[in-house]
Amino acid sequence: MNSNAVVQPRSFGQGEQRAVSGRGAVSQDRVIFPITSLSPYQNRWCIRARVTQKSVVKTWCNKRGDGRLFSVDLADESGEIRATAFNAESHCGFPFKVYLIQGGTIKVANRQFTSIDNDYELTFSPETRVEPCFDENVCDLPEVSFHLTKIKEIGEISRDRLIDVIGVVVMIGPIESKIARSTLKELKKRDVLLVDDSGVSITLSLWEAEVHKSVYEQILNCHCFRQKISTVK
DNA sequence: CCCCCCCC
Repeated sequence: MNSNAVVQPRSFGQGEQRAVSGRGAVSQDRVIFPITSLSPYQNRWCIRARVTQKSVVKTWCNKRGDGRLFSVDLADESGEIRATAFNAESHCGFPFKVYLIQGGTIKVANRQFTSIDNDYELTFSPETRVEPCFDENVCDLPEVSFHLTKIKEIGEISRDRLIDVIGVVVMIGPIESKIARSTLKELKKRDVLLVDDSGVSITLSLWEAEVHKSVYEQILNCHCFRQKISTVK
C-alpha cells in the first residue's frame, strides 16, 4: 500500500456557495444539518462537527480484497456519528477540530463496533468535502460523550455490543503470556478488576499493547473505558 | 469495502 496515494478530500471552492433555505443554522454560507437528521434517505446535507475520536490508519487484506481505512467519531449539538474513509479517501491528518462536512454515503451502523448512539454511519466518498470551520460558536460543540452502562447492567446487554463503562480499577493482575489457539501466536494478557457505583465488579481483560497502558495501573483512579462485551463471568 | 480482539 502506497501512502503517497492518499488524497485529501476536496475543499469547498472559493466562489461555491449554496442558497440559504431560511431555516437551520448557517455556517460559512452552508445550511447546517444536525447529525441526528442524517439518514440514507437524505442526500443533500452539510454537518458541522467536532472530531472526538479518531482511529489509526488501518490496512486489511482478506478474500474480499485489500485496502486501507481510517475512521473518526463526529459530534455536534444533536448527537454523534461514526465516519469511515476508505483507500483514496483515507487520510491521517484529521486533528481534533471542527469541520464542515458535506457529501458521502449514509448507511446502517453496526453497533458491534461502536458505542455511538446512532443508527447510521457515514462513509466518505470521492464527493465528500471537508472544510475547517471558523465559526465563533464552535466552542459550544461537545467533546467526547460516553454512553455509560452500569457494570450491574452489563449482563442484560446483548453480546458483542460495544459499551462505555466508568469505574475504578481495584485490582491489577500480572502480565501473562498466552498462546492463541488459531494462530499459535504468543499473546500478552492482563486482567484488571473494575468496580463502579452499582456495587458490582467485572474483569476487564487487556491484550497485547493494552497491557502496558499506564492508565490501568493507577489504582483507585477513575477512568472511562470504551470496551466491547465478550464473555461475562 | 473494516468488522480482527485472542486465554482460561
